[in-house]
Amino acid sequence: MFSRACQYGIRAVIYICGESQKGNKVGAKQISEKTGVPEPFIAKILQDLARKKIIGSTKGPTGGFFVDGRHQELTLKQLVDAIDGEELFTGCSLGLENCSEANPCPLHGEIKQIRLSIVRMLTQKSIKEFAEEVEKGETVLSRMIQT
Amino acid sequence: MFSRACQYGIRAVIYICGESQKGNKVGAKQISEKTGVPEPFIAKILQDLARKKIIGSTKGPTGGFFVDGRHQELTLKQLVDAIDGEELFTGCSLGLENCSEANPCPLHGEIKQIRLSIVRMLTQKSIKEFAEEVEKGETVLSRMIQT
DNA sequence: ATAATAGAGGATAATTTTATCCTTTATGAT
DNA sequence: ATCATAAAGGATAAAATTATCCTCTATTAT
Repeated sequence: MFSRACQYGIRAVIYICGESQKGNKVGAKQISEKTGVPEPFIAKILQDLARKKIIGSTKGPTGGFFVDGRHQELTLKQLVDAIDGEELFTGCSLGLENCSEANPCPLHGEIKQIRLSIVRMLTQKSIKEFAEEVEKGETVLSRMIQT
Repeated sequence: MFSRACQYGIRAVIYICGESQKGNKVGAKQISEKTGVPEPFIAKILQDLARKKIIGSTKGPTGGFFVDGRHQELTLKQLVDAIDGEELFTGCSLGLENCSEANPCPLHGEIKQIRLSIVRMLTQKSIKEFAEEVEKGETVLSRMIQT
């Protein structure tokens, strides 16, 4: 469903958002530790997101990644779009180039509903809300038993 | 959502099923032409499916791929399982190894419903029914304007 | 029996995705 | 001003996926 880069990106940005709520910027190393994502890989992904202004970043000591007012009501949908593109939401699920209402693939009718559900999942909560759930311990971002 | 191999496989098997209803076996070349899938690639995928007894195949003149009584109520779910594995249906959508009810990832609750919808889409109709829709011209398996 | 046909199987390429490393640049602490 | 820190950027490597090709084997038509 999501590429690995996208899975990593989602976990990382939810974590960053949680820390940002507490006023902390976080570095790639810390993100890697807390989300179980390989450090150089997440660094690349976040570099990309920062370039696209999906998240913020600053260099130097006390620097790191963050999400602030400018990215306030950021949703996972925007994140997925930025990392994986819109293929999941707009492309034909069977790979037909010209699949459409007039020319539907066998799954065309059904997949529409599923896509709506996916979009709903990715937009009904802001990333901030997802981060709050993690803070409350209701959900987790990495394998447990980490200090 | 589905790998390219899986998209190709679904299109090919629906086509094969339609021809099988008419009593025809079809070769990789014909399948390639009718579904717009690269011939050597679909040959590999189908070879695999035949080995797994998802479809049938015979060699030699008048040979080819087919689905018969033994694969009668074959569903797309079985096909997807065979080609892409069950990751889509059972793995954590954010890639957490130990995601569970007790230890849920942020999307855990929502993704369950979506998976059910996907499974429903892939099981509520048999492949034979999908093939009938194609025969009726209600749905298509490749870009249009093919003789 | 022989020849032609078509899948099986194995080897190999090409491309994309995943992952890592190293140098440069910006920034904050001192 | 200097130094340490951390992201940016570019190069590279490894692995997986996608795609192709060639030989072998089974089968059918003649």
